[in-house]
Amino acid sequence: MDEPSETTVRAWARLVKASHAVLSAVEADLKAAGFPPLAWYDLLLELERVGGEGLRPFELERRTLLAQYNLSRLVERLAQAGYLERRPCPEDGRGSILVLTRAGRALLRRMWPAYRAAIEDHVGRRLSEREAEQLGRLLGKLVGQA
Amino acid sequence: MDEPSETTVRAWARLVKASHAVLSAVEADLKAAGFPPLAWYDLLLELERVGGEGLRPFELERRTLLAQYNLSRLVERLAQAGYLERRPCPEDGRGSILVLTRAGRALLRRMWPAYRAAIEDHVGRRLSEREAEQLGRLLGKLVGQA
DNA sequence: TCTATATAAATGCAGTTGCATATAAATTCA
DNA sequence: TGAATTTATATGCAACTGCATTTATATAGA
Repeated sequence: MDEPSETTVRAWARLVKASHAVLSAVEADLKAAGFPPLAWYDLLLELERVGGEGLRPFELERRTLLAQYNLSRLVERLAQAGYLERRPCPEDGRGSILVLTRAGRALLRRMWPAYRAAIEDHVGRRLSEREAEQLGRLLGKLVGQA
Repeated sequence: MDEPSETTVRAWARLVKASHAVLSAVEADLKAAGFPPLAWYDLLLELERVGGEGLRPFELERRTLLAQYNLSRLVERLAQAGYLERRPCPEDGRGSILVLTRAGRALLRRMWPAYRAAIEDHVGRRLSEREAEQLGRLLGKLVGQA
């Protein structure tokens, strides 16, 4: 079966439009506040979540959905900017271990107020609590999350 | 008020992940079938919707949410590929009128089966009819529709 | 009418992405 | 063990994007 219903097509069309609109709006707010792009935050946040032990690039790749080459270069820029450190990996000579630096943690802390304001402005403000819950659940189904 | 609820933040996070995942998957399917990117389809579809009278670039800009320079270059590529025609605009010497060509219409027709299969595969298959309807409605609220 | 401003579209340049491939270490298996 | 394969990461190059600015025309105001 490869015939989406009218309803499915509309949901798809709105997913394209709405995600584009909301993402750009949040990106724009962050930039206007003088901060780096969302992708930087996302990657650093994953590193923060695992604490001091750090993560391998290929693990980050899965978590962030970034393409391998894309991640490789983002990591390069973040390391360049001093927000993360690349340590050699003792168990695997090919890889490295990425660890958040103090500056990286500080960036996350400084960005969050602007970021959360943008989220509230472009998402929270437009949905009731119940709707936000539904939206999260439905989007989760699209990527196989419960 | 700029404090999003936990629920809002989760909805946001899933919007980022799910839209990225689903968009890339659909793009990948189209490319695998030998077709140009989604953006080409979207733009040509807008032209088809208005029929023979065509659209001005600035009108397309609003409909597609593309940035001005971005649209300008996409139009250039599409004209280059023969999918649309740029006619001078009699009412406004600065602008042009973009009209779908026969080849453009043919591309839309050839792409649609692959496109709709991808939509069904990555969206329709994962949601009930009722859920798809809800998702469309909720996403619509994010961009001020309905 | 003539100048100032606003709007439509294009473009040079720098930064980013995608693709293909390279490099290098790990793993498999004959 | 050693050659073949797989996995982890990086990179050259071409295409694409964003930003700032340019070009051209239209509109507004003195």
